[in-house]
Amino acid sequence: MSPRWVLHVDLDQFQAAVEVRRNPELAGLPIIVGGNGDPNEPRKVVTCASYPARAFGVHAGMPLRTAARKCPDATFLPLDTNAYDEASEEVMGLLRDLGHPVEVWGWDEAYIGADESTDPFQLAEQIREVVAAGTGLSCSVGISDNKQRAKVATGFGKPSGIFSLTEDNWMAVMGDREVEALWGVGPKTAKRLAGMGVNTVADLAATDAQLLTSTFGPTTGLWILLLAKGGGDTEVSAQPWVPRSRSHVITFPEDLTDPAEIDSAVVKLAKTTLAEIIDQGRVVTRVAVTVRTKTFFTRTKIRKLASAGNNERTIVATALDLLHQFELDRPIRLLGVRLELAAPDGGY
DNA sequence: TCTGGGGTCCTAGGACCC
DNA sequence: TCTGGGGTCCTAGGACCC
Repeated sequence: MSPRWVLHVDLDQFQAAVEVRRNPELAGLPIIVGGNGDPNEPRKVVTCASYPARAFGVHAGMPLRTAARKCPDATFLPLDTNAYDEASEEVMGLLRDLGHPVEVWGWDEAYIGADESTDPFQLAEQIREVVAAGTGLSCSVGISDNKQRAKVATGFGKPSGIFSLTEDNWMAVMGDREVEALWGVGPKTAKRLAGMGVNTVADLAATDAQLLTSTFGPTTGLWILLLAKGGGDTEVSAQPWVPRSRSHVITFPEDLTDPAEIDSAVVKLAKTTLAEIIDQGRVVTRVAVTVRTKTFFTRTKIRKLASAGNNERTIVATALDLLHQFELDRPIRLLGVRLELAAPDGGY
């Protein structure tokens, strides 16, 4: 069932805001959350920068050392995933209490469905008030009738605002913007489209469906056309998300060259990941191992288990076997293990 | 001051079977 | 002997997102 209204709620500068909440003298200051909180640590990046830090050009994904150069006076803080989990749960609980279906999308985002009897602006105001009063956190809300359009709307509402994007104003607001403004169209697709003479959202919306499907495949071609026209997923599901996989990767502070160390790192990743999914009552179907060398060359090998299961020896042996399929003759920067999981009883 | 970590979904192509 | 398709399963890799 598709609700009449889809609202997208996005917490502003989430991790930084959680840090400010428990340390109010940081309010209004540049804060950079990431890694262990040591700005000189190599191979660690910014997870969240407060708006004052963003004014210095700092953004998520930037190496901490670069951020430290751009904004030396910032307060650098380590990631505290437990604190963010808790804060997120508080917010999602308050949203659910509003009585509409809530679909959680990660730590700091959620979609809310509402029927035609709801005034979406009133609901958006209410969301912002309830979250602020109950948690001290600020959020932005996008209003539309599908997820992708609501998500784009939120971007125009940030920070701490509300924006509505519907059939009525979609082309007026979005038509002249680059295709990358669409949620789901990234740099690669934008480049391929540019090669076809398609640069703006309006261009894409007017492109022949056949041309798009022959270039991008039947699903993707039609999907990006729908996005350009302002369409998207209309379902909002309150069912808890069931993960399809679980993974861990490590970028080593210094590249690994010793085969014994490389093996033991993979064993450790496999054991940790397996313990977590067993805890959640899940069962492994496939094991994947990722290797990234010093030169950033990255490859993954994956294998289906003869039968789904959680036997540690089998899974560790499979991971090691996959690892040994690589030519491990170069310094290793990153190793990763991903476990793909069987659908739980009753399906997803 | 090179380039984190955790995910999802789609497509291409080979192997194999009928 | 050669050849045609269709369908399914599997792995590799690409793309995108937070």
